[in-house]
Amino acid sequence: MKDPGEAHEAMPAEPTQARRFGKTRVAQASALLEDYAELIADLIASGGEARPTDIARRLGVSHATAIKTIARLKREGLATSRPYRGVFLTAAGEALAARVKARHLLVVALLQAVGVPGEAAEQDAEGIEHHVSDVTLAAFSAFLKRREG
Amino acid sequence: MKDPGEAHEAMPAEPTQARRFGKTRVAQASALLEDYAELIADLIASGGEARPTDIARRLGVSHATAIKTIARLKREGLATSRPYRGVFLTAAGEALAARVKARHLLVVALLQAVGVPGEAAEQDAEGIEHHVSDVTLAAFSAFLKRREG
DNA sequence: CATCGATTGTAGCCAAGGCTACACTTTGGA
DNA sequence: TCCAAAGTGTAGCCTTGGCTACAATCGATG
Ligand SMILES: [Mn+2]
Ligand SMILES: [Mn+2]
Ligand SMILES: [Mn+2]
Ligand SMILES: [Mn+2]
Repeated sequence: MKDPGEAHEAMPAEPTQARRFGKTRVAQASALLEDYAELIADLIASGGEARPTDIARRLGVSHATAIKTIARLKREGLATSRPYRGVFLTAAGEALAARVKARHLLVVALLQAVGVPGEAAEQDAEGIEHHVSDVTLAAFSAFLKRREG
Repeated sequence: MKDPGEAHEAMPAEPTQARRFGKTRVAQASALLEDYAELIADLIASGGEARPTDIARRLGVSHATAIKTIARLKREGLATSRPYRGVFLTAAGEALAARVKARHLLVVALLQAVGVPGEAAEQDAEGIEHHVSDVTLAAFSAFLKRREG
């Protein structure tokens, strides 16, 4: 009588499905912050600084939009910035960026491993990555290890 | 001298990356409509009708939210409804629902095929599906065919 | 056939994430 | 040195997608 999870068909599907959709909504809410963190880390690593205009250009949005999102990053404790200086990541922001970058790479690798062509893999990974849970990520990693070495 | 896509490193990364992020934003914009269409088709198939309250319950949102999104579905020509009657899909809505359902199933199958446990596959697929392009979907299909039969 | 509970619809609020327009710094080149 | 272009910031607008509160309708049951 254990395992209330998978077993019988009798339980109403509603609560399970509602929970899934809810988690998807939550995941979506952090997607943009994740991309910003990853991108800011990237810009700093490659050029020493992350300027609002560079961020905006890379994301394909207006600089006003970028600045507003940077304000949200600051509100959430992920970044710091002072007027007319660049944007910097807090420790939390750097941790997020590192996690997100690793995940991004793994998702692209997994897609390519199952036969998705390069540019499609890069394109789709940009959205997919934000919905890959730790459990799924671990499975991806195991799959790649198993088949590549 | 062909293939301006992948080759050398020299081109600026900006426009490519901006295009990717832009496409991801576009994909995200249709995600909710896709889920509604799939769910409405499901409710009609299983119970004969799709009522706003049922839709809301399955999605885990308030009925007011569901009704507002149903209004958007109607605006976009995907559904019809008259006061106090259920919601119905137009031909376009049904086509979308069918496409989305097939894609959902394929994404779940692919995830499980690479070793993602059942519930994680179902959970993550709910978000991932909206970012899987036709090219990627074809690759998933080919991968599954190759390894299962 | 009246009424009460469930369903449906409406109004108004909020935050996120886009945008344009305009104002203010910064900074490099003449 | 100074001044114009580039970058930065602010204001105000829009849509989407959440919510609660309240009003209206429907329908089952006494
Ligand atoms: Mn991304
Ligand atoms: Mn990414
Ligand atoms: Mn979905
Ligand atoms: Mn789905």
